[in-house]
Amino acid sequence: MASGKTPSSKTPSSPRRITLNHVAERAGVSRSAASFVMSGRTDQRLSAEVFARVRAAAEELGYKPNLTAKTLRTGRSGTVALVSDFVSTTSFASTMVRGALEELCERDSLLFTVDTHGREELESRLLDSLLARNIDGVLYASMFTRSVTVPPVLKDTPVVLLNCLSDDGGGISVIPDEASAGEDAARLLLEAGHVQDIWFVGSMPPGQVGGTIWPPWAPLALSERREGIDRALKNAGTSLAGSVVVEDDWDIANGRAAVAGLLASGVRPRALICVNDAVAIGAGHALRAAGLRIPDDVSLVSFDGTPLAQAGEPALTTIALPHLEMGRRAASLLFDTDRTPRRIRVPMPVVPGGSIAGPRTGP
Amino acid sequence: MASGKTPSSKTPSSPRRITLNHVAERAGVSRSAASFVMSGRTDQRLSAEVFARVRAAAEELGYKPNLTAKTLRTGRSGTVALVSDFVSTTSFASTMVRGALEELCERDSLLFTVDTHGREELESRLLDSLLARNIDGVLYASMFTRSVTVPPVLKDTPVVLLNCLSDDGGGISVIPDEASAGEDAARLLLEAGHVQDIWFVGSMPPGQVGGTIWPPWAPLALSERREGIDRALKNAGTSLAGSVVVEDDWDIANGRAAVAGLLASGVRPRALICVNDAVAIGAGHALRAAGLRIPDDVSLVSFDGTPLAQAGEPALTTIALPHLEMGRRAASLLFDTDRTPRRIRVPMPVVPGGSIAGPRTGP
DNA sequence: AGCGGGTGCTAAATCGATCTAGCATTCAGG
DNA sequence: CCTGAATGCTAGATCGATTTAGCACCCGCT
Repeated sequence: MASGKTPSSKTPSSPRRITLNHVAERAGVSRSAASFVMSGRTDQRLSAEVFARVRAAAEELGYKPNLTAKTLRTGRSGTVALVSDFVSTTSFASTMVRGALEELCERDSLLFTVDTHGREELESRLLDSLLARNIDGVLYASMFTRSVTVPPVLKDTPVVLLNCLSDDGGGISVIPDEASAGEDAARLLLEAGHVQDIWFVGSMPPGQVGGTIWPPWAPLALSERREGIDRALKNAGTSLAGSVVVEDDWDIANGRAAVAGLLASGVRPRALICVNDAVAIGAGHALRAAGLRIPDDVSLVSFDGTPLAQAGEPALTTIALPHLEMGRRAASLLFDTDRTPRRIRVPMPVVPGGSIAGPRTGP
Repeated sequence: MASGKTPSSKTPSSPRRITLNHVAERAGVSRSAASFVMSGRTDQRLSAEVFARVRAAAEELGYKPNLTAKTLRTGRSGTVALVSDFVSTTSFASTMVRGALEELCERDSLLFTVDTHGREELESRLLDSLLARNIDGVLYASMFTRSVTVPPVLKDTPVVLLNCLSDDGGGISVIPDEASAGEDAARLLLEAGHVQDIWFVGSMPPGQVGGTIWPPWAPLALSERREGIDRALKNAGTSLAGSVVVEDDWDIANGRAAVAGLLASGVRPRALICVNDAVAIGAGHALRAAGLRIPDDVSLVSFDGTPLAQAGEPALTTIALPHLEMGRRAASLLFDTDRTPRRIRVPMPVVPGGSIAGPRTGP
């Protein structure tokens, strides 16, 4: 008998770590029996007494199974990888990770996180490394909603596309419901009483709008948001007064410049639908600089639901990207035995702010 | 001979996956020899010819070593875990992850990411799961800089504390250099000409300032930032005009409320040092509401360097948390053979904004 | 010829689990 | 009393690598 009963006071004779052999020996049974008990296999006809003895021995010795050995034997590792081109670039990426983690936690799986920086040779190296470790599945994620090529090396591994679509049209994808979000944005303005002088801020530069070459960022989000906006306005018997191009990146400075340009051209909008929060913040700066008040003179609504939306006064009304839920759904789908290709659209919730009011009656 | 030379056209007889046995067989050598070649062991006296033959065989068969088997044999897995209480809550957490990933990538290690939500029983379960997979080390991270208890189960595993300190005073920690950041913040104001009417926004409620019970969030950041501020001002022969308590959480609303209260009490500050960007944004709202302009009437400087700092007009001058570099350093230290306890302080860079100007000469 | 020493390679144990095949034993039925 | 089935457990192969110990050969030297 060991001198103490606490698991920490192990006998001095313990060589390194407690293995199944030690448990079996202590319980006076074969390793096979011990294995059956520990993995809870009831199909193996073991007496209740053996069950109890093995359980007790494992408990007393503080047995922790070596999952590496188990993986080698079974081929399943209980791990999953999130392979993405971002991790840090966008602040809500981590929300997606957290959603995935929550779901994986319930399935006793661990998550590898890798960042490919969009470099193919790095991605290839990392995937080899992951597959060599017998990962059970891959969440293939993108920073912005876009079309991607799933590496062929993953053909024998369960994959869920997170925030992206496969360019071959296959695969299981989890993406935000951008079109509905567009409708919601438009509807918020319509319900507030806006009918005309509604502008969209965040179009592509003219040369790229109709072309096949999209910039690598956010083409789907843009086109689908626009689609929803246009549909909702059309159903209400109206349409956008026009749209404003935002150059390069959808950030604060470019949003400000775009709207400043619009105002300088003499246009007097009553409402702006901004392609994202950063552009909306920039738009707010431009409006204020022109002496216009939000929402009294101009209403603002935007997309993404970032912390940035809370920074202004008033806070922006924004349609949030459902990153937490997307991560959760994607992780959950990884374990779905049904592998038929499909696209899961996750609803984007409205985050109320104070940036929408009815149009002023006066000129 | 295989019909094709491309690795993708494997012979139809291939059972499942290419193992070292297949390579050895094809090269006409023993498995041992093949292993020596593949792991590049030059101490094993193998002819150049065998080397070449094994290399060629591996290449032709498209051999990918099974790392699970290697881990089982060697006890080292080439993986590391980031165990934290956050992952999503703060947007810059992912920046820390990215820093770690960059460093790990160069060392051919993969990263597990787990989120304990601060729950001990969950942490314990996750650590067991990780250790059972033979992880080589742990980055033990916290959302806010604070003191933590490293779980005893990690005593035989290399650990680096990321953004936290061990309550037993031991361990290797990587933390922001908050005191220097505090000095920098004060110096920026001093250099702009401010001497008096400098206020600090973000003190603890009175009952907690001197007590031993700190709130779980950011005590270290606060006290050290204050320390640096006070030192720099003292060196310049001056001191804070006073400090303002921010209740509960350091967010925009509470920052606004705190500064609104200060202004309502009749105080007319010339400069505010805010404990973080969110509070500074809130402070900006309160100032503007009182008809004060930034930076003409009141200068603002804050800490953290979040995207929020760019949201206002003018952008905030802020001292940034060096999360990327911290992640990188921590990962790098995990591989350091020198395990003597120490604290690495990573400098916090100044992010210039437009929120600081000289004090107005008039009243 | 015999012997020490270097060279080039292999056999077999090992890591720690899973899992198939099969050995004893008991029991029911004829 | 003998047979066949059910019961309870174990031996040993297996996953795919690493690594120790040692075999066989050749060389030079006395």
